[in-house]
Amino acid sequence: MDIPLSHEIIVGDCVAEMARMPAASVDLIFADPPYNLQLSGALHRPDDSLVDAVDDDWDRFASFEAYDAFTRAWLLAARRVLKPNGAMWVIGSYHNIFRVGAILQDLGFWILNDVVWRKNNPMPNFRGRRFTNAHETMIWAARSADAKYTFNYEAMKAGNDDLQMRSDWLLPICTGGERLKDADGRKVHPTQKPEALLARVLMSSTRRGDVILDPFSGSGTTAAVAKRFGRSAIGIERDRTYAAAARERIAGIETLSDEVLSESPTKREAPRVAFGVLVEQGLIAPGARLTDHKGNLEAVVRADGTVAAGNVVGSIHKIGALVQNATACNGWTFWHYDKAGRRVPIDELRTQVRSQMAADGA
Amino acid sequence: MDIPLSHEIIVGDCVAEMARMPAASVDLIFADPPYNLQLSGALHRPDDSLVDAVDDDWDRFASFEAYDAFTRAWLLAARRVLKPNGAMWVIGSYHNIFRVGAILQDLGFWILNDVVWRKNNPMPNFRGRRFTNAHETMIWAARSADAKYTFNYEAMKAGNDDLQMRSDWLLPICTGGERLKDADGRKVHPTQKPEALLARVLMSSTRRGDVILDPFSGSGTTAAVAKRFGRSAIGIERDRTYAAAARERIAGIETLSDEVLSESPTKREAPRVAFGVLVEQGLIAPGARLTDHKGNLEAVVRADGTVAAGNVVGSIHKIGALVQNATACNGWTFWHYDKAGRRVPIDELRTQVRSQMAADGA
DNA sequence: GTGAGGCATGAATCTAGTA
DNA sequence: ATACTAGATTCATGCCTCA
Repeated sequence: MDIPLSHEIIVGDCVAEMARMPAASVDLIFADPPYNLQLSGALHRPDDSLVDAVDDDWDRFASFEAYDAFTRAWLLAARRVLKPNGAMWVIGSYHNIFRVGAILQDLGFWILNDVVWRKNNPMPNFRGRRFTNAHETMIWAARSADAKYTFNYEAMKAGNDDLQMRSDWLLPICTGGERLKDADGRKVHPTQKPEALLARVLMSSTRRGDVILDPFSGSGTTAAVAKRFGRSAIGIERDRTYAAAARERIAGIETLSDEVLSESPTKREAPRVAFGVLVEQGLIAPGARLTDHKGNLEAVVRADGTVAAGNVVGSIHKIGALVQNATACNGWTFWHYDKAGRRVPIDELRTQVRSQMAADGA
Repeated sequence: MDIPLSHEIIVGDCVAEMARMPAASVDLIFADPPYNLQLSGALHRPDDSLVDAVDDDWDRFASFEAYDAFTRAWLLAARRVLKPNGAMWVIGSYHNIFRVGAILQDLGFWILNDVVWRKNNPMPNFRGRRFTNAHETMIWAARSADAKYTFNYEAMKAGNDDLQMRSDWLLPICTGGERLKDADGRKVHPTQKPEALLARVLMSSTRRGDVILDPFSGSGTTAAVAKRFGRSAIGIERDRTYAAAARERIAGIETLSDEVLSESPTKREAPRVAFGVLVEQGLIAPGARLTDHKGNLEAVVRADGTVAAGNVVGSIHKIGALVQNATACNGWTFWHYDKAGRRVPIDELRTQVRSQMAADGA
């Protein structure tokens, strides 16, 4: 498997640069927008009119208004470049995240989760007047409510001791060797995010070869992690110094091997096999008796791949639901057949068919 | 010490009822407004059991605009009844919290922290399409940016193994005996909050005898915890059934004993002692040499209670910051004096003065 | 009385593909 | 767009029953 990847950092204003990109061209956006309300650069409204600069004289309301206009502008541009089934992550703190969240809802994004990044080693509150600000908030949102977004549920669960991944993630902040330093040993970027955070974001909600966009690229963590994990990345950054550091950083990253990156098909993605195929192939005989795992409820296999309970005939799922008086049922795991005196789920027979199909295909 | 307390549940619409209350009469508001969940269709667990969803009328809004208008109305009414130095907590989920947060910022509230309630035992995500929604978000905000809000820093820290209390709190959801049930054994209220959550909120940000208002009182957890911890409470609740259950619940609560509730004075509340007083009282002599704990950096005590480093003169804090090239410094713990050959923080001298003051006062 | 096992349940924006 | 169907999907906790 060989997916051509590219990793690019564009220097420029993200609203203008996104406007130059083709619409519906990006699978996932990760954005770490500025949350300093005393904005220094020029702000543009969605109609590209200039927002009055916010300077030392800033008044709170004017400042929020300016920040909202800026947020609406970049979110609109971001939504345009997203594929219909695309999704977005935004990270922020209490200073800005509520405004960002409300506006993205207004624009039609559909929030899937808010995820809390709990920091192992946050900066203490030195003045003792508040709680230690020990987390940041990420919003994960699909482009729209009906988007078929990517979520690697099984991978997340497997990586979490076989428990569902929760909405609170404990990860250390970016320090030590991972932190980019300039020639004088000073940190290159004030808010460099840890690669582990981006790794979980990308591994949970993208596939190999996906195109990731980071409109506030900064030190390039998103693109660096994308490259390592076999995803393409486009970073946009206004500051040439940050962009240069990011390019150098990304150049030094190697994409992991195919072996490590190859995705095992999930249960949902496995080829569909009808129960009738098992009967056709003689894996289970017409007239065979199926039961639930306790052996109490039963049904009889019919030649056409349906099953019968009493005088009612239907699919393994329908009849499974019926005999339990339930609204729905997965017949594959509910029904068992007799295999040398042991009750075994019929799903085992489906697995046999699938492995045979895979062997034939190879 | 005997503070007269009252605990009242008013039946009515919270906006109207708050409008009838005197302005600037409440110390703290805790609000658990409807979340606007926007549920569609039924959800079943994998075992086919039905999830008892929050589908009550009070949680249904026609649109985001309608929800925003509702939010603005109750936040405005709430702000009016708050004392100038009052504060507010609001709890919500990703469905509503971003809108609430943005609006309260617009109205002039000043966010102090967002606090994450991490649930030990959240409901799983049954369809495997998202992360387990394992937390809710609380916003803690002062009435205005210049409010002198209450924060019991020392108590929080002491109750957290002498570590600063963080912005993420791990607490179980409300189940078992604490959960109010009606005569048929059904839960009285669909979203009853755990008392432990309210206990931490009230113990962190109120004082004994404070007046607490809960505009969405529901099952009365806020008032119940307020009564237990020696605070007054006003609950407003539209639903008569909820209000009746809350009144009965509150009647069964006993306020803890004076002994348990008496607040140990925090360092911040301890009488202020200027460094000059130590000089005046002869506890440290003008001309004495102060150093940092390693003995590297130094300053000289002046007769007027300032200190000098080189030819710069200023407070112990200012000069402490200067010699470290830092923006701020607590001079009391930074500077040490020579006590029989050992370097001892000057804070020890302040403690001596305070105990003398306490003895004089007694 | 005690421990093992079954059962209920919690603020939930919870599917995907084909006809 | 709507309808139908195949089929994938749960963790911690408290209470109860039964051995």
